[in-house]
Amino acid sequence: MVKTALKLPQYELIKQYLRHQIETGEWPIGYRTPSEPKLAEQFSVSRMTARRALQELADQGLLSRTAGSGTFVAKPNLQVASIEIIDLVERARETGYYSNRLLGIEAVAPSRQMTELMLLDSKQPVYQLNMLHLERNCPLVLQQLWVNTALAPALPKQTFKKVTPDAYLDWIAPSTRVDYQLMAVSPSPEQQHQLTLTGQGSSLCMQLNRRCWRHQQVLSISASVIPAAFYQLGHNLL
Amino acid sequence: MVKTALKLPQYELIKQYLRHQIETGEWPIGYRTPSEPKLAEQFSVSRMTARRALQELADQGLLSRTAGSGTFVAKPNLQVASIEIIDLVERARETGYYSNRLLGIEAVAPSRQMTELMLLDSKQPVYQLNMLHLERNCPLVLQQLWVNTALAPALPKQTFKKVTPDAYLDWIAPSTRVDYQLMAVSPSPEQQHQLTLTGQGSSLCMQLNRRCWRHQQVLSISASVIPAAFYQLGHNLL
DNA sequence: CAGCAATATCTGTATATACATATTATTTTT
DNA sequence: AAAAATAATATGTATATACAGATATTGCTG
Repeated sequence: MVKTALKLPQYELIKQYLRHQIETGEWPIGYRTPSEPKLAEQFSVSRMTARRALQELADQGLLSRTAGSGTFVAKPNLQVASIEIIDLVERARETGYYSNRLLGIEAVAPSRQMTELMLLDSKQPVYQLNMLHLERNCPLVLQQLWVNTALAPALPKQTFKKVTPDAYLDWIAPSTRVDYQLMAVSPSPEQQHQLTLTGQGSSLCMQLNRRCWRHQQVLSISASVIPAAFYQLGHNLL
Repeated sequence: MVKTALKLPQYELIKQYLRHQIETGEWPIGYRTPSEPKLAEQFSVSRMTARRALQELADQGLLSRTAGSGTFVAKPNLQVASIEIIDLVERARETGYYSNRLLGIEAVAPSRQMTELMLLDSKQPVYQLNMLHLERNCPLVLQQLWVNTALAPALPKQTFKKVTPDAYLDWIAPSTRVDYQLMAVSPSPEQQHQLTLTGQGSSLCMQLNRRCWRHQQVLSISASVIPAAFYQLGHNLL
């Protein structure tokens, strides 16, 4: 079966035209585009079809519209950063050389700071979990994880030999939003020992903090310490 | 003037209802929502109005729709990471204690790697610019910048005393997209000298690489080395 | 019971229309 | 000339309708 040139809907054709005018600079930033009725006449379509093209590009941030005034080419205002957070653990699991060591898991009373971070109102306990992830028996990530007991009550029943805590949580309660924070740190002596880091130059780590949300609630907080040599946020650049 | 409770459009009310069903877990992932005609009947609106509610939530990733089959509660598939890249230089400029030193600017032939990164087809030169940004006369960021000469021909005419290169580029050609890459590095002896870093523990830096796009073209590539103490990606977490 | 055809359902595209409301331009009035 | 009323224009919301195309279900047939 040969895939023939597919017929695009009319609103897509209009979108292409609008995008072209913007990307070539024919319509500079602030330029007032044709109005819905005029676009409709130009392309011999109804106003609602022309409207759809304008609306979708506006939703996408390319245009900006104000009732009564018109539609204008928007300044690409807040830079839409594309960042890819590489999940080292997930990548290692795919290669098949992954293993881990559960260093500890217990239900504890959260610190005041943790109570604020996780938006816990009562004196509800949290699961605190320490785990070392390895690739080819080489320490890769030292992770500290706090989990909302209300959202994952059965967490301590898991062994995490085959499924990581993150994968388990993603299974029972997928995140709807994630906040990240990243910084360079010098690991503590204990962390250096757990990561079997020796000496000077190698003691350079990244710490990746992560907060996973499930709608209005905080599901988990994670702090991962990773030897800098392993970590790179994004790739192929420089 | 007292702001009275504003009257929401009907499609917004339907969206609220749908969101509520999803967020409370009443409708689990994979649940089939009422169809457009049924929703329309439930809320006594036309099909097009009910459709708008479903469509907008689908655009937002909350629902997933397939023609002929129906509308389903989507798994919050690819985690939408919210990361804030703090512009240290911009922040310093706002405080008023900002200054900089232009270490060099010249038009050079790009390396093969740079040609690939910037998608340059010909042997067109690029502007290469080295700059040290300071706050209260204290080295903050050591930036190396490559700029597409075709998109900013007048760049070398600038002095950058009042306007940084980044601000100038944003002025003449705002980016439509930005890629970031972040890693922990140990600065070279030369970089340590330029950042006036002394001794052991302080020689811990973050390197933030950035590629700015203007539609299909690459506008600039930037590599900034920042003492780790100054940098934190995001805040308020841990 | 398996395979196929007919049918019902659902989303996707498109039009024509109506009215509301915000903004801008024009005209009239003071 | 300044201020106020008016008109024209633009987007926002909503409905009713029509048909196309994709998918699932039902019923029929061998």
